[in-house]
Amino acid sequence: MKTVTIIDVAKRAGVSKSTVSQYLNGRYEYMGADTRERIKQAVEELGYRPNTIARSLKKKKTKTIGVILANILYSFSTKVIRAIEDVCNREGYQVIICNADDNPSKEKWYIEMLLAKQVDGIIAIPTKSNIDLYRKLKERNYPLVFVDRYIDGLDISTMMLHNEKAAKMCVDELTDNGYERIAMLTMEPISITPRFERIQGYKKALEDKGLKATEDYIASAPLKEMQTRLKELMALKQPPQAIIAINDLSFMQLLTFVKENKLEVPGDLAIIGIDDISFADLFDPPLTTIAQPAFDIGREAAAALIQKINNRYVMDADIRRFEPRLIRRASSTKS
Amino acid sequence: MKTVTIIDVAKRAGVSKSTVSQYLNGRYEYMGADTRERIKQAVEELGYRPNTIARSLKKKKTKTIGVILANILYSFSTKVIRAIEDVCNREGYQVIICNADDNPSKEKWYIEMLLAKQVDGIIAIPTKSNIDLYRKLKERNYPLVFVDRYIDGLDISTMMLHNEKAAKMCVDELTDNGYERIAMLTMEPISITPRFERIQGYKKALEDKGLKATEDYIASAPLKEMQTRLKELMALKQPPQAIIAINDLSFMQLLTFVKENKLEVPGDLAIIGIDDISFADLFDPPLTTIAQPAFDIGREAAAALIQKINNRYVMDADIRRFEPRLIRRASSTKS
DNA sequence: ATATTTTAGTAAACCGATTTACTAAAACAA
DNA sequence: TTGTTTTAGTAAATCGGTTTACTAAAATAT
Repeated sequence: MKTVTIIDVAKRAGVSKSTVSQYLNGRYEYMGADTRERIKQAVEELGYRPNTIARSLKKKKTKTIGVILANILYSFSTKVIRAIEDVCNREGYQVIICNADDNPSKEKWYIEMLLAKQVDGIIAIPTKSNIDLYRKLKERNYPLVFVDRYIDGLDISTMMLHNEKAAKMCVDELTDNGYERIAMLTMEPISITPRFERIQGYKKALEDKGLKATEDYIASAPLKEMQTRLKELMALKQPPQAIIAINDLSFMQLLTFVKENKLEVPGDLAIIGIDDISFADLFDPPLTTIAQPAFDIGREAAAALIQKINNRYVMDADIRRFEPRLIRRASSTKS
Repeated sequence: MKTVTIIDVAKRAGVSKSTVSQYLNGRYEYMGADTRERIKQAVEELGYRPNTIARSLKKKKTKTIGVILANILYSFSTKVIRAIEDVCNREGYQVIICNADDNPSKEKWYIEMLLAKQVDGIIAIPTKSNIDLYRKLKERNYPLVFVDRYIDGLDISTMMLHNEKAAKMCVDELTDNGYERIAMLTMEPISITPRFERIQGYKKALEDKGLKATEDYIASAPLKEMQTRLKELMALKQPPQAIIAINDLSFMQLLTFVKENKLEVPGDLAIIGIDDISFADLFDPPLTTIAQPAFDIGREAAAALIQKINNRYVMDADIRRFEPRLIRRASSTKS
């Protein structure tokens, strides 16, 4: 299988490869109309497709970006990726995806792979551990955008939910419906940005309402231990009347708990989940959730990255906050 | 930002770039131990990373594969991608993903992009429309693996569910529980492989049980019209006692219908869905489903592709069938 | 001591494009 | 007619590696 190169086209059209290259890049002013036509013919007849690798080598642009995230199985990540891919596709970029599994060494390996591959930019949901590496990239003005998580002191454009507001919406919805003992259920670790901020928002919102946020009511656990953690929470002398699940996975755990313990929602316990889940409408009762605009976030991240790639000048690094949206259903209403 | 090249390393180590290249490729027999050490030093001190693009150009291997699928938002696709990425990562390959949205011209565009980028192979959930393009690839012995869908007369390795068996499992489970009037709910178009085969399997299984498969009971519709289609189905003189949803999206529609019409499951209507959905356990009643081993399918697809990439010789193109698994829950039991 | 082999390395061609500097011929101006 | 500009193109360098063919010096064999 001999591949067709620019030289084959040049020969068939009876011109030099320089001219073919000009043709391929649309600089028709370097050739006559007849020549242009002959090249066009030759390209078609030979079924010629330029070798992007060779082009990239010379141009120092690969028209490819890398996306590093924890796990594409998380629905937030899936949506973000989809949005990124849409934007990139439209702009002629291709997307290499990397599941770093929140594993810093895997993340590092991927970053280096992507750089070796000369990708034009990277979008990441970063771990905190490779801060030095990211800092180095930032210093050499390498196009970089973060999503969902913020790394302190790094000053890199980040697209994320207004997490405090999201938590506040939950609290307000519950207090508006007369609930006062409101707990929060979270996965561990609680140090990553969205969890940290949501917990902050939860505390502040309670205080705003004149309620005190007791540490007892912040139930954190790894996923597998969440059932027992919930049991403890509900066994308190003053068990909560309502629980906010910090993300979709915690919410699933909460639903499992509710189901296994035959709790009536919202009678025995009101619940709200951050992250809209596909079956919120189908659950009995329908579940109140906070939706986050994952597609918008992905779209804006891609758009920002491509801007950075195109404009050589440094852009202001900033945090863009996206608005959460309360979807009120029956699980949080007055009992 | 001047990038460090092999020449910089060569200079600093006081050798030719050929020798550095040998070093980078682990062919240490071409140099003395001291030289080897000096190069190692130089690489470290300069923080040198070989440019993969340049290497790819010469080696004609990019260590990259492309994956073309309909939409990464479908949970089957997400799982397949994740499994592919895992395998590829382990083998040093990177993955470019392409959402073709079942749009043949988008699919074609992506295939050509990937080829221009010289990816070493492609995994696709193909549409039928680019059969000529795929045939051409197959002829030039280009590494190619299909997932989920089969294209007739193309003889390309394909990894897919044993769809007929999956449908049969549904029918058998329902008949075992005493149901006889069993309908099937499917999205349109019904021509794509999994849907086609599942419908076939449904018909055969009914016949095996001595039940006749009436066309009335095969309810197909695009997603948005599925509610009205279901209404029609249940308005038949002899409405079905049970419905099999052909995939997760149809199943969601069915659940919505059940909920809105306050049907009792399985009392008024027994239901089973092909594709295990995340909340099957949480629904009331818990939902019987057929799970398909999406991770295995992705893993095997990636493994097969990499084999094809490595071995130059032609492999037997074949269809590998994966086993469906019935997860029996309450929605299909005797009423 | 000489011939042969091994060791340690190098120079140059190459992968397939882009880009720069240059030019012959034609067109135009004075 | 001569000088200048424009048109239409080309040759060669380049991107950053890999690979092949070759060689000087050292080690070994005879």
